[in-house]
Amino acid sequence: MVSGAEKPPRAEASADKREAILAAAVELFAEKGFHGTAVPEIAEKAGVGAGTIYRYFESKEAIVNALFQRHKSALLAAVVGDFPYEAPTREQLHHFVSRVLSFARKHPVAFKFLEAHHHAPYLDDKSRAMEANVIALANGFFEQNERARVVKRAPAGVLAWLMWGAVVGLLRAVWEGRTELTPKSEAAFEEALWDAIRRHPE
Amino acid sequence: MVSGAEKPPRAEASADKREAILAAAVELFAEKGFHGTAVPEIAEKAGVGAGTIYRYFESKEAIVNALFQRHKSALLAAVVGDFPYEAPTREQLHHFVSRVLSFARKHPVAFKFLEAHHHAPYLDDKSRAMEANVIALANGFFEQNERARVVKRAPAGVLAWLMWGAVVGLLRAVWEGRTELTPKSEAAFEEALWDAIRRHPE
Amino acid sequence: MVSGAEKPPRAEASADKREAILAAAVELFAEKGFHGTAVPEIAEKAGVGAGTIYRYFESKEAIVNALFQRHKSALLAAVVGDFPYEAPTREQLHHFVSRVLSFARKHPVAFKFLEAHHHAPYLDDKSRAMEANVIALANGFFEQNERARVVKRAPAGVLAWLMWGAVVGLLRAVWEGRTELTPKSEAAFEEALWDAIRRHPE
Amino acid sequence: MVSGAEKPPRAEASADKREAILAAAVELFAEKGFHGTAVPEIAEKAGVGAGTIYRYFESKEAIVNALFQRHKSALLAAVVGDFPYEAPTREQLHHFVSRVLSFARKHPVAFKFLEAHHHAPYLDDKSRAMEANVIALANGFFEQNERARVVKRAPAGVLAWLMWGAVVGLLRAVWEGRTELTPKSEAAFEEALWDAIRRHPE
DNA sequence: CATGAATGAGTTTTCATTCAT
DNA sequence: TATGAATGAAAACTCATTCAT
Repeated sequence: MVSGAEKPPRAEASADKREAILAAAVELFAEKGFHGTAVPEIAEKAGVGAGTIYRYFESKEAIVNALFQRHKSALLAAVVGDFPYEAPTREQLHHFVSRVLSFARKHPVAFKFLEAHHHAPYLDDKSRAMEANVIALANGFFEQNERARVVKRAPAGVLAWLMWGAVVGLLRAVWEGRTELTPKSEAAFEEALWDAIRRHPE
Repeated sequence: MVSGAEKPPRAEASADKREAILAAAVELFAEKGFHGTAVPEIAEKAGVGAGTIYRYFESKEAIVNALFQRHKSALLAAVVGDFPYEAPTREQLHHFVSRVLSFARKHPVAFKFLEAHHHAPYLDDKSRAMEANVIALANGFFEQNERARVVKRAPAGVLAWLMWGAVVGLLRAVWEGRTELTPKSEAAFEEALWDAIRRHPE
Repeated sequence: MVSGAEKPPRAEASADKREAILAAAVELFAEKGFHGTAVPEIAEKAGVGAGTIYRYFESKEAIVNALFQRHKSALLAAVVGDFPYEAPTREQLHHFVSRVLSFARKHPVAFKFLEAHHHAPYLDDKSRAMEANVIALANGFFEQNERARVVKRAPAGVLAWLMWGAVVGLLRAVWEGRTELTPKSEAAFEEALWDAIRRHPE
Repeated sequence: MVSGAEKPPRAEASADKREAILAAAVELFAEKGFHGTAVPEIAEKAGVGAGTIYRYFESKEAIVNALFQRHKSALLAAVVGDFPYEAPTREQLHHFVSRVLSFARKHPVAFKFLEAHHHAPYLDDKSRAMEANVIALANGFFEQNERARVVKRAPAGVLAWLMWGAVVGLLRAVWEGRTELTPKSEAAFEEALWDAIRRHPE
């Protein structure tokens, strides 16, 4: 962009505040859950007044949903962006795994937040729709590759969920300090996953 | 009744109430989380007075912990009970997967509860210790089979967490109605998991 | 008394329970106050069921009042019983002081209880009337002795309240471990009190 | 207003509320005791919302302690302030008695509160320390004057406690409407007290 | 008679949200 | 626009009292 900062300074300060609130909120939501986090707590961590939060968000629920949508689409973008549609399946898997793990490494709080809140009753329709989108994508990947006889034939979704679950399971273990995520273990993980989904020669 | 009652009737009624409270609590905790569930809500669902809860449990936290310990050990028992230690690894995997899935089918709320609360700050030392136990078990399984050159060589825990994550991922998908759990899909899932962990011939 | 124990044994056991409840209650009321004491707490200390208390007393308030009346009249009896009406005033004072202190030594909890509850809103009319009676007595003593020009002339009640307050103050200090009650200090106290009330020669 | 306001208006309003809460609380605590007073009751009397109380005080106990410390030090200041250390003992007694009675006349609720709560289990260390300070003072007064052969020789504390008890006893009687506190009765009381403690010529 | 389990009203305390400044 | 003091509704928990056994 050529422009830069033509926006009135107020608007910038304003955006800063909104960001501060969101940043404080993900951290707290990820750590203590939605109901376990008090709004004034978010305000304090964000360095703003409690009332200020309500100038930027209608309610506590609005914050969760804003966060969910933002980070879900960021995650999606990280995975889908420059996805090597033309590359061999193995490479596509590599892309997927390494992008997700990289995202989780760079934004652990965001990832934790997404995992902890992925099916919460306070998510609104838009958030729910985004959740569905990601899944549709993964399923598309498998359906396509199944037809190409590269991955196993399996009832709809089974392999996709296995894969996604495996990734989340590994990350959880890492966060809880139960294992480490080295290049070596990442490679081993990816290889195992590849064996899980690919069609093996008879 | 002529006899038959092994316990004094008081004790039975009392146990019934305790059970009713626990049953109501798992459901609510699984659905809405710990902080999202109010004690009077539990009481109403259990069909007892709000004060009654505190005759059976010291606090709300005591309920979560009682539930965690109870269901964690039930799950452990379901998996470990008559584990075919002498059978081939492939069969052991079958035992593991089918037992976990069977447990999850029979006690979906319990399983969901365990998953949602597995690392919560309000769990006490005993609960935490039980969590650790299960993990130690799974790792033992892999270490042993790795040495036997049946499963892949991989940094500690990676395969175990992949496997557990895959199972949880699949179940989550089922609960959210995103896929079904038929014998067919279960078999496919198991086979994929086997491919993931076994050492493939060159 | 000739009779002895013709009452049915049930009645005796019954009386025992009533006594146990009252004994437990004074202690707790003296230590933690009326509102600070829970009825089930009294029951446990008395070794009876919580419900049993309500077979003997209509309510928690009924217990306080029963206690107040019982111990107030016991204290009154201790002081008034064989009061040396004909003896010199100095000796009467000695009787008064030594009887009160002796009562407080033998029944410290009862005395504390009386002091702590002497003007509480949950006392009923009968209890209040008893409070008044004791005071009337003390005033009578002073009025009579004042006329005899043995004690000072002072507006109604002043000397009586000084005396009673002094006794209570001393006892409080003793209970709180701030001073000791030896024969020596008792004698000194009594002498000081005598100097306080007696009419000194010009 | 042109100026004059030393504090920002917010701070003033805030202080007002804190004061209102404290004022409501002393009255209720003095009348009905700590456990007999509900927090919302304090709030209503103070004209604030129930939740507001917790913006100013951590807990109900914090209120009692704030009150105890405030009024205890006020009482102490009233007695110790410009104490005539060089004056004859008789005059010192006059100072003490008239200051205490004057304080009690001006702040009857505060005095009642102090008397009713002077040894309560919910008082914190600071409150307890203040209680001890006052006593040390009184004892110092007597020890010094005893050595000067002006007051009687008596075991430690006896005269101090007699004196303090007498004052409290008199005041209680006044509050309960059992006697009046006229200049005449005050003088008589003081004279009697003087006779009680002074060393009489043989 | 005696019990103690059961309870709902009441306790202290927290918190999402509002609003005067 | 930003604040944070204020609040009442609701949370967790306690307790005087009842009542089935």
